[in-house]
Amino acid sequence: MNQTRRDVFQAISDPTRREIIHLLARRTLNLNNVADHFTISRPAVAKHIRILTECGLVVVRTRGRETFCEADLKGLKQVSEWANTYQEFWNNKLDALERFLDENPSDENL
Amino acid sequence: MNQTRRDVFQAISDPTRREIIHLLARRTLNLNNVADHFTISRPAVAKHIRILTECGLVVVRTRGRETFCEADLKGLKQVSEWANTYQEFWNNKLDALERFLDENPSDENL
DNA sequence: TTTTTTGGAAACCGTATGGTTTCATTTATA
DNA sequence: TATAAATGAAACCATACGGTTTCCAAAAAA
Repeated sequence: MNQTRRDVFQAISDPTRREIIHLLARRTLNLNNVADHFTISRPAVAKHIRILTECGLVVVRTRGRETFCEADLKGLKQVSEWANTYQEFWNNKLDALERFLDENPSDENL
Repeated sequence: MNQTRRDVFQAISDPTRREIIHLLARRTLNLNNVADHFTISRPAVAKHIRILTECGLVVVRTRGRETFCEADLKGLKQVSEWANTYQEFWNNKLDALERFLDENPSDENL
């Protein structure tokens, strides 16, 4: 749970974290409210939320004794754009690969 | 390197694997050709490729002594669609959250 | 002012991950 | 046929990951 190379792709790789994202997208919740939706322990949920905050997908705001967790999913744009780079692979149009090669001549987006 | 719950989200969480995807999207390569693009060892690359095949993003075809690795990125559609579910968060239109809530009443896509 | 509620933090634990080196095997090539 | 190329497979390693339980502190409520 150290500060490793924490990026959005790694953050969304865990199904529990995707569920948390889904939850917080509807409304802000405090930690216990989030944990109530899962069978795992509260500290485990807290760790997931920390990972989500480390890459900016969740913002935490403390008021009194409560920690409110709010979704800020702008970071998912990067994921969408990355995946869409390869859209030619699932639109089964002809000469899709050719168009892809034309549009991507060198080595940009990893 | 066991057969765990290997899904697309986990497969693309590693930057080396995303680079391999980028590489194979342009053209099919054999294992050594792929490994030549990296500083890590050939067995390490082979393991990454196995993970990519386990979720269908890469297809392997053996001819003679060579193992050709071909990208099959239809599986990334799932990623794109998932991220796009939260598109309202990065299109700064008004009442985006309201629309989101209307369009997603219950608990579908994790 | 006790007593809850809420959550942070620490210490663990088993397993997965990402990497290595070494060796064996199969297929081409000289 | 002897040698080189391409890869699979195994053994190993350090660390990250996802989880737990326990304990402590602060804030709110009785």
